[in-house]
Amino acid sequence: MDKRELLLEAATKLFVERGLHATPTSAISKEAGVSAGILFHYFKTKDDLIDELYVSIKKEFTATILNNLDKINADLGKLRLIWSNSWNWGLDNDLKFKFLLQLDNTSCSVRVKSHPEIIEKYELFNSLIQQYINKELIKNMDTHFIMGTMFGLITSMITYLTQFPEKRNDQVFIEQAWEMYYNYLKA
Amino acid sequence: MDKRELLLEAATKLFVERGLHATPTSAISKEAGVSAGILFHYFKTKDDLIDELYVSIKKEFTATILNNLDKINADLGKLRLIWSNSWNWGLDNDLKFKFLLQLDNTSCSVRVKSHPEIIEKYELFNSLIQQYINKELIKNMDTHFIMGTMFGLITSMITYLTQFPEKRNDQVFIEQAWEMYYNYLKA
DNA sequence: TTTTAAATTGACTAATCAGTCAACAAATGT
DNA sequence: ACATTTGTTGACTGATTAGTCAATTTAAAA
Repeated sequence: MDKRELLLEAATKLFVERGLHATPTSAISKEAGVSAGILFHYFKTKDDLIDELYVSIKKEFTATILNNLDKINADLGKLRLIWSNSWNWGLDNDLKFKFLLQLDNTSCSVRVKSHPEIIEKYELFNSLIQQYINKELIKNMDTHFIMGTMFGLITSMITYLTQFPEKRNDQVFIEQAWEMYYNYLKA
Repeated sequence: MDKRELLLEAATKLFVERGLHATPTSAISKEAGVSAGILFHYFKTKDDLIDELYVSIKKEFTATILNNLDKINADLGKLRLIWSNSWNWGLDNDLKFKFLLQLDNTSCSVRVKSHPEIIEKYELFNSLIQQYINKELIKNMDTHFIMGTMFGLITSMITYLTQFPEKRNDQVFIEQAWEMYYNYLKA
């Protein structure tokens, strides 16, 4: 079993449950079932672990939301797939999602919020939005505003569905949520 | 000068800059210019200080967003005032807003996320949304979903305007943002 | 097999933390 | 004036923390 991976998993769980600084490295290694010292073999410092965890999860998320996008032709269908990919990942990866939320709303401790690979996906997504604006499928607003509020909407939807999980299979609800979402974006 | 207030202000600043657990009580009292011991005279524990700070700021916010609501008759005007009150408060109270964000996205350390006075305002706001739904000014969806996503949208708008402050005085931008916001909500 | 390198352990340390407390100061009441 | 409460201090403590390191095991290479 890969102890590095065990440590990252344990860290995710404890960081979400107790918070970053309330989680001693000793608790992480204990939860992972490994010795205290090995953590510093794989990660130079605790902050390094946090950074690497953040980047790896963010990469997983940004990769996931573009999943199967090529299998759909219709522009609106693609937009909807990104939308559903996003909140589905959030619900299927509760701990990871909460960890991202926690770090994104913290100024401390994360030096690497702009890892090159993340920036790259970000730019890609940005240009995608621009294309939609050019096609007049999305309102002509600053793409940064569009992107930020798009994910703000998705984030609150995930938070809501975490609280009311039964709604996830409510087709009427999902359809209405999508309707509202696209009403927000459309030109 | 009220030392209790000095402590709360210093705590807000340091919590936002460094994070909750990375801020020792000694740093708070130092920043406030008071002795280390006095913190525990006004607050039983560090967690108590955090809780009281959270509740007081949340109360300030919930009170502010309903400001001047009685001075407007039109339903849509009221909705828009709540909208602008919200993001204006967020921009005018940067540290406090970021502190709320940080705590709302943390599972740890806050036992009092449901203070009676906050719940009360929350219920009030909930019934307001229900009224708007009944008047068919807002789409007929679960009020919790509406409320959550409304503030998700406002939060991301504040985050955006913090990054691009010049847009705050851009009338065209604000008008378009409102348009999108109401397109999202309307029946 | 032998040698070398990498992984793993857990006891250890220096630093830091939340919270205490005895002493003193300021304000308040009588 | 005196007594009593309340506010304030900062040195102190027991507990906890991130990170180290010498020793041991495991794996790989020769």
